[in-house]
Amino acid sequence: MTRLVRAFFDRPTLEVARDLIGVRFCVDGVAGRITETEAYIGQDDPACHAARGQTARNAVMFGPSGMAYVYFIYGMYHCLNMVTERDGFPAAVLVRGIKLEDGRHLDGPGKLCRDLGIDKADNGADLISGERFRLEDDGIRLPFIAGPRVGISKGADLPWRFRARIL
DNA sequence: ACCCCGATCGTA
DNA sequence: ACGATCGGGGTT
Repeated sequence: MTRLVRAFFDRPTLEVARDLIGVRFCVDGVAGRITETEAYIGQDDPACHAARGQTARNAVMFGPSGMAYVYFIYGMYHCLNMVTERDGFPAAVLVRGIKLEDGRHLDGPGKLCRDLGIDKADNGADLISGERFRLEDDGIRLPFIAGPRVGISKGADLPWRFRARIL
């Protein structure tokens, strides 16, 4: 069981989003496997929060890869992203689904953060060398399918959502 | 100071 | 199909 290194995230976002499917993810010891992701890639992606430049909210996306970008949405939910690509290029992978080892399936980015206790206090946390979050590669790869991203109006034609075929 | 709307979710 | 709920960011 080897922990992911920063080079894993310092790559093209679509590659990272696909390779994250099946990866083991632990939050304060609660372990599961990532089942669904979406890619948000740079200022040319109209659905990316960075599309209109850097702000206080999206600043983490502009920084080094391997960090958690957590934002508050719809007045009641948080969403967890993992920052990708080189320092200075704003991109990230949204985590949309996790299958926990106890059998529960956390389906949806808002529910997932609510049930794992992830909120704005986790924005900027290091996923590579931090204590609270661990990402581990145990060699298991799940087959996945690509499709359009959920809940966006602009950029809805791009097949940048990936989800495991079988949980 | 004001207004709009969003990478969602539960209920109808 | 729709309402809840509120912070961020653009506009006046």
